[in-house]
Amino acid sequence: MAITIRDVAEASGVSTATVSRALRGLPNVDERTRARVQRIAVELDYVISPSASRLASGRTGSIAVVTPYIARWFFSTVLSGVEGVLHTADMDLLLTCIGDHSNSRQRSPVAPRLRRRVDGMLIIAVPPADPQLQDLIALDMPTSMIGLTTAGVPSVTIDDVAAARLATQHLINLGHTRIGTISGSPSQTPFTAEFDRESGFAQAMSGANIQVDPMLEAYGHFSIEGGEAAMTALLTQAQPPTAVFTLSDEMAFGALRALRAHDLRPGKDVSVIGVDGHDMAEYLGLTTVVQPVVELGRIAAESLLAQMGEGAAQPESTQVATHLVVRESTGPVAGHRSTPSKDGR
Amino acid sequence: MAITIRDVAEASGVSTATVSRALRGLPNVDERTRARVQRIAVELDYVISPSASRLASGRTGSIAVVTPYIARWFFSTVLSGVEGVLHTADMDLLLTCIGDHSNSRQRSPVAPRLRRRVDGMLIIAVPPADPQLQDLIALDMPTSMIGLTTAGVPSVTIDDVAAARLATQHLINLGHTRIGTISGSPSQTPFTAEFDRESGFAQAMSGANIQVDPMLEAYGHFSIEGGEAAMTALLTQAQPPTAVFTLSDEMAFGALRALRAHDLRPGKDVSVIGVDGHDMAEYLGLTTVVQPVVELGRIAAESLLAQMGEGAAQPESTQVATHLVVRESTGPVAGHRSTPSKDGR
DNA sequence: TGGCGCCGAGGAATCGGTTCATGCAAGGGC
DNA sequence: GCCCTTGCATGAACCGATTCCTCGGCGCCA
Repeated sequence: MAITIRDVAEASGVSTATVSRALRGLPNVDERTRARVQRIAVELDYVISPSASRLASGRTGSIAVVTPYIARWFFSTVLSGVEGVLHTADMDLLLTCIGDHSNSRQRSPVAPRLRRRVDGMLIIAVPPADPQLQDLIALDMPTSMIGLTTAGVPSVTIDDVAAARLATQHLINLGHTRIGTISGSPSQTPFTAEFDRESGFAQAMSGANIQVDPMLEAYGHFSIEGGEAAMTALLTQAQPPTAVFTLSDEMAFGALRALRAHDLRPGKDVSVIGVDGHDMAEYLGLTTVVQPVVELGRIAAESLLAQMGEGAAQPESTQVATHLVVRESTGPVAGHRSTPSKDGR
Repeated sequence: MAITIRDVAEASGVSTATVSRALRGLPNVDERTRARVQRIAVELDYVISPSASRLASGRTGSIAVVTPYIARWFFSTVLSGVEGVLHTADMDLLLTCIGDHSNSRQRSPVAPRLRRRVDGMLIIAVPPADPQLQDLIALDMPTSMIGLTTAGVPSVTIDDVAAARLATQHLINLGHTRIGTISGSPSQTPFTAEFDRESGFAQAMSGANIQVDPMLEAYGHFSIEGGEAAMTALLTQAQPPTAVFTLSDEMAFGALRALRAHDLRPGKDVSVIGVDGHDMAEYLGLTTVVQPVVELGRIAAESLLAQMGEGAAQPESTQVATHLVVRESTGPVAGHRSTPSKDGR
């Protein structure tokens, strides 16, 4: 019923082989023939059958995006960057959400669903400990990871150590010495970023010869509520911190709320700095180290396409620059003259 | 190189036809035979070739999700609901972002990309005026729309009129009479919701015999910044409103910020109510009419699957209930005794 | 003028399933 | 005892492209 390549071939008086070559811009077709075939294809409203094309060629023209969350800011933002590139490259984007451990409903594992179905894979910040990750890697297809590094797989990330150092240094430059942290959780390490950001903090502190007080470490589980609880815990210390480095913006949001609840002014009484560059950070006046999230997705997608291309460019990992954006949530410690010149990377 | 159905057939001593039926759970296969085939398929690590299967059967097993935005709260949240259902149904989810008018870069139109490629379509809140929408509908495949209604196409929405009435009535019940609005924009009507929410507001107002003051109407373009500017404009009126109905939560966020900038207390000096149930609404203490966004996506996906199923269930449009969540951003007008009993649907 | 190489094009095998028409055997009704 | 139904299974014709191999013809060089 639908128009096939044979119809086009007959209508233009050539073979299907020629139609195929003509429409895909392959060589060995006379330009006049090509023009005629193209015109007739349009006239007949011919649309190639992807299934047939895929079966014959062995290429699917699709990329799978595997992500633990869809509706969270970081993930959806990365996704939009990815989509832009794949759309332009005329690739299908297959979205699959990897069932996260905390998810009660049993989701079928994603790796088997992807076999023979896509040409490549983009993996967004799956926790390295996720058992499904190994299965995905074992599929052994062109892959690029975002916000997650694994030996042998090209990835696109920020330098989390440097970002944390940058954030911490900002607080130090403002004269703070009692600096607290709000990190994820003491037991599990969900994301690669967590470990790196903690060590960046430690580096900056020891670089400034400031002792890290273990009492000033709280856990926010990367959520707003967690951040709020963590900040509340810090504030009820005997000697509360004058500044807090929060490992993510969302936890920082919670921290700001806790400050408000205690009638403390962010940036005046207590400084708070995050990492991420969340959309709402500007709205809430949060100082943060911004990572270019859309760019992360874009670069990863482009790197994946390059990896799949002819030359088979050697897969490379990329680190993207971050930058500090100072807003109202950080300020000099009482009685300190700020030295902003030391900020920046 | 890869294992094909023929390998499985030979290994189990049956024909490929039987293997096909056995593995897909079709009838006319002896249960013992089925078990043997299944076991051998697993042993050989056989994975069906989707391309071949699609070509032969004419079904693609994929659904396209068409959305104007990916990284925005409403859209990514709907998407997560959709993904859950499609994942469970073992359907591929093809994500395509429709180039929005404001987008400078030329995106290839999505309709042609979808032909012969998917079995159905989910369209999320594309502005009804978008020229691409007609092309999509013209594809004439099973479709379900979310947050958008078009004659002849089943859709899942909230009752925007009722939601707006509910919000407005809440303000009225609190004793407010000088009630302002922050809506999208005067010229274009981007989403179906906008028109409906405006008319719900008007209904509630006239139902309470309150004159709508055209001076108290401002435009926020559905963005935080727009909401902030709109509220600022309202506050600088000779007679500013005591309460403001904002057509979306994001604009309400901006409105709250404007209040803070003017040293006015939300819920005390000026009440603000939104519609959406945005994630951050709780954080910001915004009273709002909550729509179950994940549910919207889930229902639409299920309705689409039902539509594609055997019985060819007559496509139906669904309206999902909303509910009012009262937080700090609304309160009684000065000197009024609130009558909360009149709230609720 | 003969030979070589290249360009444009066609024939046909192939990709890996699905499904329809057909067939065989066993069981059940009369 | 015969015929008909029912259940299980097979063979083979598709589905609609891609691509390898082959081939004729033309231009160019020796």
